[in-house]
Amino acid sequence: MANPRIEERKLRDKQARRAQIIRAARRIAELEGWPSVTVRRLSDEISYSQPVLYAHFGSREGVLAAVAVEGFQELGLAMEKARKRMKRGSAVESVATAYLEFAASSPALYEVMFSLSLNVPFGHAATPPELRFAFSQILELFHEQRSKSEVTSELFWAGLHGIAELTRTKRFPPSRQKERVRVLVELFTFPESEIGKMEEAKESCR
Amino acid sequence: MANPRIEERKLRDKQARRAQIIRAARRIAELEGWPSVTVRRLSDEISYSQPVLYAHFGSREGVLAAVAVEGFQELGLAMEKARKRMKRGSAVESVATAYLEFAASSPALYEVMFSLSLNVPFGHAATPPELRFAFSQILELFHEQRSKSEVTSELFWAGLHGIAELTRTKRFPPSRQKERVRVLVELFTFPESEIGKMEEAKESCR
DNA sequence: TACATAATCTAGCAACGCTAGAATAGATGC
DNA sequence: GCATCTATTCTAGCGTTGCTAGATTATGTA
Repeated sequence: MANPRIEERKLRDKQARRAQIIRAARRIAELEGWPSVTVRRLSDEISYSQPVLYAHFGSREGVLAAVAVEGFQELGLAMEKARKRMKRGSAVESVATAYLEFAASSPALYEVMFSLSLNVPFGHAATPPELRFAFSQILELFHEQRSKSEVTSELFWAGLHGIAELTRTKRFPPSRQKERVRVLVELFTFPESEIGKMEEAKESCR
Repeated sequence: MANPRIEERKLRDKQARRAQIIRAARRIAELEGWPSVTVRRLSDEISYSQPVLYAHFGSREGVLAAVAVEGFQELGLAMEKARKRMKRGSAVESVATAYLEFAASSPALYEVMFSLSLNVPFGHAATPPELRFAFSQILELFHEQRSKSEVTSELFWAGLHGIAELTRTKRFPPSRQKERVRVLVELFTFPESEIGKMEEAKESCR
């Protein structure tokens, strides 16, 4: 019980199997949908019996939650990359495109990220850091803004999420997607400059 | 087999039972969540055996779909009412508020309206008219607009849906909801009206 | 080698969606 | 009023699900 090498190996094995389960769940979900992701199917995939899964995740929903957290991590990274690539100007557009590309390329993953409702509010301490990291990438976009940046970020996120969801559930035809992004980006970048101009105009009037 | 009165009565009974099932599903869903809406539970509620449910809706999902369609009808009516109440000016705000109020007051209903992905695209002929009616209320808002009104409507819907979903799944704190609506409405009315005001200001300058 | 602990499996429970075939109720013809 | 035929409804059960208690095996320790 006191050999550290053995303990480390066990931990590695455990994490490897955990990752294997998550990978299998994602693959099956993308190919056949979440209802096909059953505990029996997953145990078959990893060649272990069902109780092993419960030892790792506690429940089927625990597996989905783990997949969702992984999804937020990846989405956050994708947005960070997009934001940093475009230093100035069209960072908003770059992030918007990255977000919607993520949602479109992994629809099942995106679905599970929002289908499970959080048991705790977003701001809560128990909220996984991966979620906060993802949202922080949007916050960063509107950081240096005169008006309340938090509400603007929330609305931008809501717009992206709405587009992603309504596209995924076939309410929006995929054809006009580029135009949607263009107009959305305009909405969230115009106000800055245009309001400025307008106020200038008023000033010059007096 | 040829008595019309009897046939009519049977039809009425059928529709009444159908409505009863939908009502029970909605009530259980709002109180305990959709997983609690089981076929056995619903048959208990209407005091019939399970096969009767399948005669009406074909499957459990058929029940949910019927509830969803009813939801779209109600949402459409709520938006129409809000839009017509405000003839001029803040129709956008009125509709936005009505939309989010609907989503907040019947979260389970709103959930099922978008959790079932359509088997056919939105524009398709087989799309229930209730869905088109609801969206037409948003289209109407931006009907007389210089730029492409369809994309604007889609984005407005996406914004509302995003806010509704992120609030429902506890990503957004409910506290700032009023401010969110205010900024959203500004985003979608500014271009129109403010440009107008700006031109007025210029006029009065001379 | 003997023991103790940790890891894993077998087997099964209750509940689920769904359906075939039996049983009942209801309308029609005489 | 009775028989018949159809439509409606129920009983009973199949296969699958998430999940778990208790038996079983593997693994590290002395």
